[in-house]
Amino acid sequence: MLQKHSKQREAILAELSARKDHPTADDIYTVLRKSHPNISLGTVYRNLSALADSGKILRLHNGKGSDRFDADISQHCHFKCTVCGCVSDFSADAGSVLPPLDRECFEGRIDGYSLMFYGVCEKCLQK
Amino acid sequence: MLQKHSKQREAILAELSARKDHPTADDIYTVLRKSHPNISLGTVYRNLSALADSGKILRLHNGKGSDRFDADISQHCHFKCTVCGCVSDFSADAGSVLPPLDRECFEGRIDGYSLMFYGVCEKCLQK
DNA sequence: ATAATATTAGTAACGATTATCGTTATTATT
DNA sequence: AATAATAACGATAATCGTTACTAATATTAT
Repeated sequence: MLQKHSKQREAILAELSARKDHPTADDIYTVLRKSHPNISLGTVYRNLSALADSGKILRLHNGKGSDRFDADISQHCHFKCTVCGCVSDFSADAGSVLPPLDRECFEGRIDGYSLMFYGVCEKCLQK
Repeated sequence: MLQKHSKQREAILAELSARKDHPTADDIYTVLRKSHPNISLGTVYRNLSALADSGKILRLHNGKGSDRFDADISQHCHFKCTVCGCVSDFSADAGSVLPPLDRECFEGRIDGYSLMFYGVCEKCLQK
């Protein structure tokens, strides 16, 4: 995986890094088709998966609906609006939300976590 | 939704309530076919979804792979083993893991959260 | 340049879930 | 208890997000 450079992967990572809205593979595909008319949706999926597997980006499992991706690989929390479906960073950093776990109470090995808040975003509340 | 009683829904809820392993829709379908040979997979999906929508059970989005369901509707955390894929309750209760949020720092409305830990379970560590 | 092969575009296939549709079961009404 | 209204069913087709396949292309090493 990721043994040779490719213009497509470079463009995918650049696009993801440039935005903060946690786009889906299809979101990125739609944008990149303007600059790369022949790019394939499969290429976008393949590269996003490879980048996530190698730890260069983060994959956000998003319940029902497509996975979303995040170029910010620091452990942080997300918020999903149950009305419009948008996913945003949760302003509080992970450390302040999640205190150190008491590892004594669990026998396995914890490598990480996914913390997603659900609710209604400011925009949808105003409507 | 859920306007009339049905034997199938009763059996689905009973089966889910009787176990603690967070089964998938297909897991439940496989078991129930023994006692209800004509039950349809669609019926299991439809009822689990309806029960989750009405708040009687919990749906656990499980990244890649099928959704899982939980008859314990209290807010609690889960642990997923990245080796065998099992999903178990996390022994620490939610309150001790997640402190009260500072609501001042967020403009929207938070209705709940989903907290899933990832790692390797005790059994898989021993192998 | 040449060779080796990772990556691509295009498309088919896949798994999980939902929708459709004619039939059956449940509930309310007579 | 029979009848009517309709929710829920079983069977299956359709959908959606994603992955797998294949021949062609691009990248890297020789």
